[in-house]
Amino acid sequence: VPTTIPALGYALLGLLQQKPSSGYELRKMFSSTSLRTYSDSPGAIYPALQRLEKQGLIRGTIEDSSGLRRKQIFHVTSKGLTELKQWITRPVTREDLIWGESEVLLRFAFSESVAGRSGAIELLRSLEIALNNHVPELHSELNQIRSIKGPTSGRLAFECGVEGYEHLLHWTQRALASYEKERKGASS
Amino acid sequence: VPTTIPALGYALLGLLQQKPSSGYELRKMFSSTSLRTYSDSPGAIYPALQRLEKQGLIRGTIEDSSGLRRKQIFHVTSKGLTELKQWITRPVTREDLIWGESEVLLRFAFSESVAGRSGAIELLRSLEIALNNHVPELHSELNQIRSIKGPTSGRLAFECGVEGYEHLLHWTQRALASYEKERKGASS
DNA sequence: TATGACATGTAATCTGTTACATGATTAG
DNA sequence: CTAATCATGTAACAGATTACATGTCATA
Repeated sequence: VPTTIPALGYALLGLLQQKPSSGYELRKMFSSTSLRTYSDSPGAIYPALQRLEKQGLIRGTIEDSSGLRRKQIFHVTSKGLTELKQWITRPVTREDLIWGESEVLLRFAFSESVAGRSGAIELLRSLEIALNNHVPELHSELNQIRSIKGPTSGRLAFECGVEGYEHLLHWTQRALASYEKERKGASS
Repeated sequence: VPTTIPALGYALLGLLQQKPSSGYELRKMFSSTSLRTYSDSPGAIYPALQRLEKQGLIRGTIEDSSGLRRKQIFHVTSKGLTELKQWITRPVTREDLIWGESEVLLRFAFSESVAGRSGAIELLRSLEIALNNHVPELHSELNQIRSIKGPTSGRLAFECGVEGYEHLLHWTQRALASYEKERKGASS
């Protein structure tokens, strides 16, 4: 029994938490939206669903009420919901930033429906802290690159990466601000 | 003989093209820089080097001149250089953007030393075109998301992604401008 | 009745991760 | 001498890609 779940598994859990669906519907959602980063091939999605079911995180029920198709609708179990919530609310680490901002964003995308507004805000705060630690690190690495002679394109590419993290930080702060502003209006 | 080379392989080729190195040195470069996104574990790097050598893209020579260590120094063959140049100068596609800007950036980082200033500029132009096609697509997807009710966090996360591509486009244009400016000064 | 979309899978292959194993060299 | 670092690997396993296989349903 493997203990870690790959990003694709969490993406499936997140979608199923929002609305129980069949494997085919999930596949369509992946291929038609920008979630296609996490693979849209049947050879990835169906085995992933089988794994999640084997782990007790989702359960599939056969729909034969209206049509006769042996279509299976999967829904998240309470165990799955717990796992999903843990994945989302876990503090953002340096490693999370290094090996892909996209997974953090995926966690945030699902945060509100899984962990509520407060969970979303908490995640943003954690992300802000991690970025505030990471960005200066990148700047010092950049200075090192600038000091040694090397191809211009290498330096430019690195600068692009650094700016990407800076942009993420600004976005985080804007997102936090928008949540704060919303709070003033309605209570929830 | 597999026809496609994973990103790690190209990263290795690119580094070796800049300077012949041993597996250990390469590993250190990966783990100490932001290249660590492409794995820094020996279980990935050494097999990757073996594959590249089997494909005739690199060749290793045993250094026993000074120290007695059976350290192997790898260098890129002419076939490897051709392969690397093709990877870098191939036009940027929509798919390239979707499944990871980082690989495009890696291509650009090596472009100047492999394909010269003109190759770097060509790559940037191609990237600009691809982004100019892709960003409007994302905006229409964003409008669709905005129209249907859904969790705020989902929309915010998507907006972050779109802005990321917009940032990349701005960076591309700035990089191009910096190359243009440089041209005015010195000829090369 | 034949075509295409719906719907679900499997098999072969490749790559990466983790964890372990090995031996050489240098510093204390 | 022994501990740490240099340097190179292997083995077991998990997961993704590609391509293929299968069967259902609606429609022309």
